Amino acid sequence: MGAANRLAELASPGHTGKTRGGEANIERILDAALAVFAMDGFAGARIDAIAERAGLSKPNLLYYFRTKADLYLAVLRRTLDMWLVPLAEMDTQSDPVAALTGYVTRKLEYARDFPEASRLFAMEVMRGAPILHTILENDLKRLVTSRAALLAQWMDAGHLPRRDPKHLLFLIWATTQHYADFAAQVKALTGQSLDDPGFFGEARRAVLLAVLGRS
Amino acid sequence: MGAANRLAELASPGHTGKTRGGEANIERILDAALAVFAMDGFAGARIDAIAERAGLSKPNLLYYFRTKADLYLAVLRRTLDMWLVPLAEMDTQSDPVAALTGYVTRKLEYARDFPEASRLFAMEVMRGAPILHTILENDLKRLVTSRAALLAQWMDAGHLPRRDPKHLLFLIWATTQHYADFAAQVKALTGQSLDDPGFFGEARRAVLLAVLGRS
DNA sequence: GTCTATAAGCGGATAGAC
DNA sequence: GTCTATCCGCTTATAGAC
Repeated sequence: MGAANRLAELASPGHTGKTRGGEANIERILDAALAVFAMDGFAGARIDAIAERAGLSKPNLLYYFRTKADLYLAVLRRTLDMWLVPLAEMDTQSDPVAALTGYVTRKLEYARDFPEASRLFAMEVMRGAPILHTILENDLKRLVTSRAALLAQWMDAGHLPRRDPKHLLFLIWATTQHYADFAAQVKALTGQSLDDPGFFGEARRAVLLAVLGRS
Repeated sequence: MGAANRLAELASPGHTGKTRGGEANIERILDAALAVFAMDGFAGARIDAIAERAGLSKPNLLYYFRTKADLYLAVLRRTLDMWLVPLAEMDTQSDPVAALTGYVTRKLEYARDFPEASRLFAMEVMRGAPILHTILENDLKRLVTSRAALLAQWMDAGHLPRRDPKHLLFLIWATTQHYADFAAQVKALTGQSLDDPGFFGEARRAVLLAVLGRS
């Protein structure tokens, strides 16, 4: 996973990064920024709000990240790193049903545990992915192509219902991330969320039925 | 559909609405506003950009909609009106497979023809639906409950694979709207979009396989 | 109804003390 | 490294002529 690793290093473009307290601050700033950017988008996010949430002053935040755009970029990179892990790790050795079951389960756990990361990523893509489009076209595309080939093999062997593998991946992403991105709607309609174990199980079974063609 | 109709009237809160040219302007403003809000979000949208796209000056736009928030509200209402139509119209008389096939197809056509409306709606929900949450909890919830009951009947009769009807609806929304909301990612990975008839067919078949359990 | 000019305020970024 | 105070551009919204 070239992109993910390549992106991880430059958390703090503005300084040497040698201090202890500074590194802890950077983590808190990135956490705060994720929450605010995911809620209000890049334009709507206020540096004051991020700084307050991170427990420092606005000029002090700007000491670590010179501009709002720098901060947004850092958050996006850190998020993408994490976001691509499940697909990269999808078990290619074990049997198809177990591998896909594990992948769907992992994706739902991510949607439950990191809904803000999901929404940040969604907002970036909905804007036309101005920052991420190169990574999507190169690294993610390579990964998807290899996984699609694997899925096609499994379909040939009769382990999965035959369908276009790319669209199967889109279906898994769309359905699992829906519970994070549209959590407000899901909550309004059902009163529940993935935090309820029973609801998590319902969602998991529904997605797996669609993916595997059977429970 | 109480909500949808109830929302339609107050396109132009600021004035009498008697003039001919004025009504045409309002339509052009709403079209322009949809495009800009869907791309940049509420905070990122610039009134200048909307006015220019609509072909009039910024103060003139503000003659029709007193504030940016009024304009956003009007666009959202008009969009929701349209957005709920397919579910409301899902044919309850014809046989289950035909009704669901028609619904999926219609939703995909909407995703193809009105991707900006899909993204505007998605952004509002991702923000926690501050404007729409009452409508989601009341009108949409009623509609969903009735449709879920219908789907449960069809499952009881053996026409559809048994699964939680609510999650089946979420799956249909998530998968179809994915091709609009994540169009940039789909394009980066496949080079295609729903505008390509072949790709539209692939997507449709993939979704229908998941919904019906067979092609 | 439509415009030009302008007011008013917000928010990103900087200066400089500690 | 962290703060207070402040600058300055940008954007919404208004005033008022046509």
